Amino acid sequence: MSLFIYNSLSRTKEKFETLHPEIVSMYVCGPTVYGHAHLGHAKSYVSFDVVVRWLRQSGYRVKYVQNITDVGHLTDDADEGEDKIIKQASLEKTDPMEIAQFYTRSFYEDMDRLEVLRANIAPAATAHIPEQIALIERLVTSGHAYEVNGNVYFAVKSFHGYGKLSGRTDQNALQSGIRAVVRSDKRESSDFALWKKADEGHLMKWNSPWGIGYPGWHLECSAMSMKYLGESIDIHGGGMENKFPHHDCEIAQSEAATGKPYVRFWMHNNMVTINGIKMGKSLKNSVNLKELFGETDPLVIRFFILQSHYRSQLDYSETAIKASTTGLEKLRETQKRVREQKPGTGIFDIKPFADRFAEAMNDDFNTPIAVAVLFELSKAINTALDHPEGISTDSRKEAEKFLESAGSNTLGILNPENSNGHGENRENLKKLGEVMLILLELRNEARKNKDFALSDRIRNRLLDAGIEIKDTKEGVSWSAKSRY
RNA sequence: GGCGAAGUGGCCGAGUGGUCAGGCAGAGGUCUGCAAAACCUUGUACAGCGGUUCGAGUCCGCUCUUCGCCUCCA
Repeated sequence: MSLFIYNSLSRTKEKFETLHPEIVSMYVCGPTVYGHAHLGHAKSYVSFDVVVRWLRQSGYRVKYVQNITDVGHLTDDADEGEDKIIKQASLEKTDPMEIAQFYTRSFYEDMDRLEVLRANIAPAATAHIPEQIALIERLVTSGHAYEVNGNVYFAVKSFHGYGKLSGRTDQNALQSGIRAVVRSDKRESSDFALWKKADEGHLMKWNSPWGIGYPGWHLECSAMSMKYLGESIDIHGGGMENKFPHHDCEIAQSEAATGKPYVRFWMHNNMVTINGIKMGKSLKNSVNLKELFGETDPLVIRFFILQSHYRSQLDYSETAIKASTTGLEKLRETQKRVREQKPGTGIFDIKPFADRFAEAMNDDFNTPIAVAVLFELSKAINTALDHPEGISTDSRKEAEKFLESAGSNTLGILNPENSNGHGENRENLKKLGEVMLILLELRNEARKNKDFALSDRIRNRLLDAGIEIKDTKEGVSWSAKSRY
């Protein structure tokens, strides 16, 4: 079964083939660290996390690079504008480096809770100034870039095919869309900055052949991607809003410098909307992850994200999150039942489900269908377990293995160690188990004596404490619900 | 204005021509001391109007609406 990936460049699904056998070089645009991560970040990085996980499950060795942007992106692309990190630093009355470090840590905290695996390399833009300068020099030497008054610009006209990713190939048409004419040293207004001269008071600046300044905002990705993955890479991912100008500029500056195709597969994930409107920091409607985690299990968020396709918009609402909470709970219950069930004799064939799951993932990472397969499996397993024959130990192991592989390893929504866990340490869980045995024993005695007032009281008090009791045919089972 | 997406049942959300997505919510039922869970049953959905076709959410055209990008943005 081959993997097909939708390539934004060709706008079709293409059979995925790597540059080098069995190795995937993958670069994903990372966050600009000047604020806490929001749901949009979650969608992006969860989506690409699943891509990486599935590629690895498929046998590839994935070298995954995701940058941390800790400098440079201006609040606008004209010659005016402020560096967002510096702006935040002055707001918080501290220096830019502290801002960058603080929000980098915050970002990883949130991603860890979402079970997003760390990239192999997470290069920071400020740690790669020499590489960026070297790339600019290459472009100046080859005539693709020019220096004016300490600024260096990329000459868009010198690169045939500028705008091929976004479809914005007609630069004249582009001009008409520009709202204000900006005074600039650029030869053409579509030229973009590779290096900017720093003003006196500018806090983040470096020495360069063109004087003291700082890198332009498209440059770091090209420089770092080339450094760690080579001049041509297999996959470059990012948010759709970055297609233009960011990714088109990356293509231009990279391909002009190397003469080689920069990226084989461009992958773009879609936006999170809230009431149909894009969620964004500048729009002040973003849902902060740390706040969200206060009331919602992070894995529910992950599950919610994976219930839609990465190329579709995802509309956030409390009712949608609630539906996901219930849905994920159902899958967790099934996993728990499979683990704890008593051996039966029935044969349960997992293969059709595993095949359909793989088929969905191989079709451009269609996680909504993959999730649907898990739900169908859940129903089939529950039906089989409800049947007097039950499921044989061998079949049970197969099912458990598949749930582990699909639900935990690939999608990362089911907890591999225990479905009650949610991160508590094992020692406490063990003690809790012992306490529960005592309580359940007392409750059973009460039930035997038809003292239902007492047995219900135990059940209700436990529920208040976040522990749910179920009286099944096989006895009493309990589970610690998500405390949300 | 230019470039690009999209409109699916109460809600979320798949589906590139011919049985069925799936989840949540709702209704009825089985089981249970009662719950919960699980299972069973239950929904004339595809923005509108034309067209192609034996057959169209699925292809084509037009109309309406929404959203993204063209300024930092996952």
